[in-house]
Amino acid sequence: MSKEELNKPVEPTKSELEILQVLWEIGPATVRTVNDELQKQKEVNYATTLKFMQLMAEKGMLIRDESQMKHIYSVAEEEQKTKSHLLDKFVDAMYKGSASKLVLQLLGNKKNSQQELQEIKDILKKLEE
Amino acid sequence: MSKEELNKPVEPTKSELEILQVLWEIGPATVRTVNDELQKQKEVNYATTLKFMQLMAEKGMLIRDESQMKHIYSVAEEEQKTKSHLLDKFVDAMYKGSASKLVLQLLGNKKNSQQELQEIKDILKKLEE
DNA sequence: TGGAACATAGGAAAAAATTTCTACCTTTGG
DNA sequence: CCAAAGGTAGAAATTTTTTCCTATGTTCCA
Repeated sequence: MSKEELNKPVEPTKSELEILQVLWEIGPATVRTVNDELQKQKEVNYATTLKFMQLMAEKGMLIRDESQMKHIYSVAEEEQKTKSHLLDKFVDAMYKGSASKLVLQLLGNKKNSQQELQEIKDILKKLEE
Repeated sequence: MSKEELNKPVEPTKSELEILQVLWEIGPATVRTVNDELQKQKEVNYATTLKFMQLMAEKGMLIRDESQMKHIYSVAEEEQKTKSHLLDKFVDAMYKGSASKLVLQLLGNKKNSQQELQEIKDILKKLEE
């Protein structure tokens, strides 16, 4: 792998992550579309969303297609790669890298429905095979 | 429960979380002690750590015993309560609240050792009983 | 064809988080 | 007793993140 490809992993801020979430969900989109999605959750100013997406593109977090007047933005790094990295960081910061401690916490968390627990068990079961 | 007890959950910043981690690990401590611990991980200025701990005490995140000249700080909220809340937030932000999606990611993460995986499975198995 | 609607861009500023300087107080060892 | 070491406090500076105003360009259709 060349040096150029050793790019640093994406480290989104809270607001940037919200935008990534939208793009992960709906795929490449315009600022308008992303803003409309965000609007569903909270009040956001169009110019604010635009600025964020511009900055994210500058940072290399998003890729911008400017061939049309309505620029189309897409995420630069695979969703799974980014999430995996963020999860790692979280596990390190919170559980000293112990994934099992995290799962334990998850299971002890009353907020998680019975259904969630069942799904987790199913996953594990599948893994056995 | 009275209104006064309905305190908002702790929302530490990155730096604040590092300090909480130390206090969770070693228990109530002075700024000096916490700073020494942090020092092991990265370079930190004593005044910076002091300032953080003062701010955290103001916010009600830490409790300060000023009866001695060397103030003793301790965390105001149970470790598990704080962690549980932060984990919830993380699952919401990253996996739309789906804990099983998180576990799936965890299992697919090559960084996690075989031992970790085994421990996770053991936890789940115990849950069956 | 002209204006309403909608787009980007740049700049600025507000807000939040981080860092450090300096003043001054207390303890302790010689 | 005094100086050195080590403590707190407050103010301020810096950096990062977030927000949004305004200028200007483009499209569309009445």
